[in-house]
Amino acid sequence: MAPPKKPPPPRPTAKKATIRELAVASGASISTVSLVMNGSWERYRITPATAERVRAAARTLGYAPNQNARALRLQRSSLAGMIVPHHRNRFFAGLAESFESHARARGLVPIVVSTQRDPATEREVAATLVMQGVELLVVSGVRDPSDINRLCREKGVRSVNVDLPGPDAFSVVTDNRAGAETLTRHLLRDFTGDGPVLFLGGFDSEYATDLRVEGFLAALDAVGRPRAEARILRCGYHPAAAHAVLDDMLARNDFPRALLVNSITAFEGFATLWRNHGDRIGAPRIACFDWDPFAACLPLPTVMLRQDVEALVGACFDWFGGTSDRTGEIEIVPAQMVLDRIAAP
Amino acid sequence: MAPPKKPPPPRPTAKKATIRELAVASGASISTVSLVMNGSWERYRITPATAERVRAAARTLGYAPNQNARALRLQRSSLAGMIVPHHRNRFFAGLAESFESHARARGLVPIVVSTQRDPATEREVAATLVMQGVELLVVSGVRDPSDINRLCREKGVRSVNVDLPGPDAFSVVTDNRAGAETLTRHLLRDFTGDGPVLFLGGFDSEYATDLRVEGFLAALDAVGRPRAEARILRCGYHPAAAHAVLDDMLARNDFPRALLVNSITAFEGFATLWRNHGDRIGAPRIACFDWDPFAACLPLPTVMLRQDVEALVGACFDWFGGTSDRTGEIEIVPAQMVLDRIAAP
DNA sequence: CTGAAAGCGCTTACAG
DNA sequence: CTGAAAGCGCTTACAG
Repeated sequence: MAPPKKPPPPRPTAKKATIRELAVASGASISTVSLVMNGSWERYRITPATAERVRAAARTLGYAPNQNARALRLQRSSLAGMIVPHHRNRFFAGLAESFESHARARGLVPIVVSTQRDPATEREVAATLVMQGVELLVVSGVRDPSDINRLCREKGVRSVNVDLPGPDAFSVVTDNRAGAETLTRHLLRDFTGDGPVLFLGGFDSEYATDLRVEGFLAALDAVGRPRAEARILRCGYHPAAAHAVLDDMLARNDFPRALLVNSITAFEGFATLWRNHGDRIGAPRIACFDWDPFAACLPLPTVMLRQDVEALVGACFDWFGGTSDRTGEIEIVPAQMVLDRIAAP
Repeated sequence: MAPPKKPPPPRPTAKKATIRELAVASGASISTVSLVMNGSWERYRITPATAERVRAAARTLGYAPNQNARALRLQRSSLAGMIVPHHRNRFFAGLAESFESHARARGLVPIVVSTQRDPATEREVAATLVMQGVELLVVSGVRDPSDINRLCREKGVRSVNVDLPGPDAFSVVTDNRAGAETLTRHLLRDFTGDGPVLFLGGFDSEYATDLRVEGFLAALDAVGRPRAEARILRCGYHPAAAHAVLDDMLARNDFPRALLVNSITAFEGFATLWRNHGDRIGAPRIACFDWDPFAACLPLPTVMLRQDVEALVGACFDWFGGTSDRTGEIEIVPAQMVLDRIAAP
């Protein structure tokens, strides 16, 4: 918990102007300066001339209020935090950028931190953000949000989960079941191929994966294919793991003609295998529960699902702006489909 | 500059423990508590028993020091900021993650903010980060870093540029010239095709692009192809712009058999065109000054350059940890090549 | 309309 | 070994 001891950084030559210097420079009192800088000077009937004098002095001094002092005094930091596992795919990159723009629109400074899906890092980062006094913490891509949600609640920080729901906070998630079902329907539209239809990736007893499998199976039912045709291989999300599973099927001449890949990282494993053994793999139909512009350019009949990051983050801020607690509630947001530019009707 | 007026957020029920409450709970004085929590209690010869009593109380209270108060008192925030244009490609995503881990290793809280390549946003974000009191600002992917570097200098904040150098701070960049030359040599190894060799993307009079064009031309010289064969089309970085240029060449039956694409975003324009007109485009050799795992999986003879984000960020922190100013100096970091898994020898 | 004053939570020389 | 005290820069009711 104690920060590592470090030598003080080399003294910077320049210094920040304080409100006191600005008061001296503008000939106004400290209170007047504060009032002017905060825009509430009209309420206090300060002369426009005085206000302008203060603002001019602020410009020439390059005055910017010390946010630490302000936060300490106001007990309000103007900081909004977000936890993501990483930035390496479009989903989380999009979540982060959407979060930043929403936060700024509300006058909050966005702080996005990645935690590499490591629970220890997740907890530490959450604790750090709470110490920094964030007013809101959006949690995505962690193993289990409950620890973090509870930590926040104890410290009076509002937290909300995205992507993975939890019982200890309000949560916003993509419609995993319907998304997977629609995706699978597209995958199997007019598909007359033989053999198993593969669902690849994710973990056992994992909220999103379970729902996606449900949707996958429902789509099989809907198009009149027996569930016995379904092969569900929950190999996790790592590219190498997906690669290994598929490589194995290829070696056994058992490569599926249609597959739904349960994340862009698992898709990466497929793409690598296909790049090296395209001749033996041919051109299976492929669907992915995630979207990436390059993945969409592989010359295969592809359909991808794109989560609506804007709507997901929007729902978080709507909740933040509202007054109801909604702990344990889950708001479900529909996804968008990205259909193949060649194969789609 | 004044924050938009907003209603105060719903009052949280829980509250953070303060040092005063911890003092009462542990039966020690405020000073003692502070000393213990900061790890400097041994220097003050506080009894281990007392220290442990304080720590135990801290655990049960869930005490975490208010970083705003600490920062205000110490005039040191423990915050490190980074500006990136966005997180949507591997280069910036990698820079951000590398930055986060280096910052944490030094006991700093990383704050990465994206600015969408908008100069107004860039300035605003930089000003905000300075107000928050960051001890270091790493600037990447902006149009012109000088404004930001100067702002930082005025406020006594140390700033360093990555990717794009500037005269007003220390800068760390990839070896653009050598990278482009090596990339082009790979592109043209044993290449006997006819027609122009294309350099696509970037802007006129842009630091990185100019150097990359130099390297590109040098490689042509080296492999004994006349410079007249070079076609240099600086269409910017937008996928749509690259797409338009290439579409045009395709319409005129003038599509190059070998091309170096000057960024992954421009490559996206190529990939989209190729996806839709692969039959007419065939399989040109392609090189890209950037790397993406999916782009590398297109079934084309491809060579990609991967900037060494770890080394780039490492150099920034080495500078930060050091004492010399180095304003205007440029440190050049070699890039890595990602060779095609099929076509490379 | 303006100024003096208290206090946000913390750190650290200093006096005991 | 511990406590009282000053002060970081700011905001805001309050007295003038």
